[in-house]
Amino acid sequence: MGRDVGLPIGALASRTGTKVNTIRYYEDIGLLPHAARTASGRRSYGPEDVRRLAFIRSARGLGFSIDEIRSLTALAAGPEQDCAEVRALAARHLLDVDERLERMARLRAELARIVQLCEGGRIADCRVIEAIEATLPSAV
Amino acid sequence: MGRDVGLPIGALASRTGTKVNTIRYYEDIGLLPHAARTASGRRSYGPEDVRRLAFIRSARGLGFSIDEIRSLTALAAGPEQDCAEVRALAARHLLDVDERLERMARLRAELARIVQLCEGGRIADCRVIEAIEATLPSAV
DNA sequence: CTACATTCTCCAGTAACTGTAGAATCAAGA
DNA sequence: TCTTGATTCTACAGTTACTGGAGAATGTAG
Repeated sequence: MGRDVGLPIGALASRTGTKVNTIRYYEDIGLLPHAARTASGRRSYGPEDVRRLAFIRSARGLGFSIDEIRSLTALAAGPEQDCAEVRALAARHLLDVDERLERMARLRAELARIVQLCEGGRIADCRVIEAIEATLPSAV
Repeated sequence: MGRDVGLPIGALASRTGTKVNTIRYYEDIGLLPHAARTASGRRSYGPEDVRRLAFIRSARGLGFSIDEIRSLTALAAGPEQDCAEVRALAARHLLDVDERLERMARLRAELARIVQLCEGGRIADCRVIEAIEATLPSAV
């Protein structure tokens, strides 16, 4: 009867900046696998769970939906997959990420410009929305 | 009685990739100002509304919450604001955006690597989660 | 003047959490 | 050992940010 060396749910939560309830929710919807349980029925997690959850939280924070994350994590499902399929999926995500990167970079540039402007004491043209719009990709 | 030259809600919706109901929702919660109305009570929009909504949708897609967007668009509220306050707000958002940019860039690198790997016909080490985790900022 | 599309308000449903209630378990100190 | 506060458990209700539908009014093309 080796003692349980896994992390309890609270430790996983604090390590990944996730709420305890959110972790249980992810397990419910199958985004995380069923956690191992201790003798008394408490969830117990290992380093792999920390990695997976950290990835999920990061991707969520970047605006990916649960379904998109399911499809992203499917890329890591192992060597038994069809290579062409995985490649197509990854390539599609790559295009998407590139677009987000561009928009994020434009937002960054505009914020930096505002900080600069306000530094100089002037504020008259802190027109963040117009400035960002002016650089939008497909002239929305 | 000049005729109404504004866009109806459906046109604003298609121009910004937003659902009609979502536009009305944004008005309800005060994220968009009350729209002008035609004689018969229909909403009518101008170019400024297109810009503002395009910005909101872009920011939402990048993972910013409605409250964060309220605070971002506040930067565009005009010259009657306190300069130091605006600067501080913009600087805070800038740090946040930089962090997101970093994470986005790492995700991009990993996706590119997978596409490369799969290109060569091998797939054994398409370990997207582990690879991304390995480059996470604060060793979560 | 039809007939079909668009808009209106109101309200119910969904996605992704977030919080709470009540009971069980754990871990540290007296 | 006993107790006392912190964690965990399940279950369910509430929140945020939409999304969709019903039924009525209005717009527009033929």
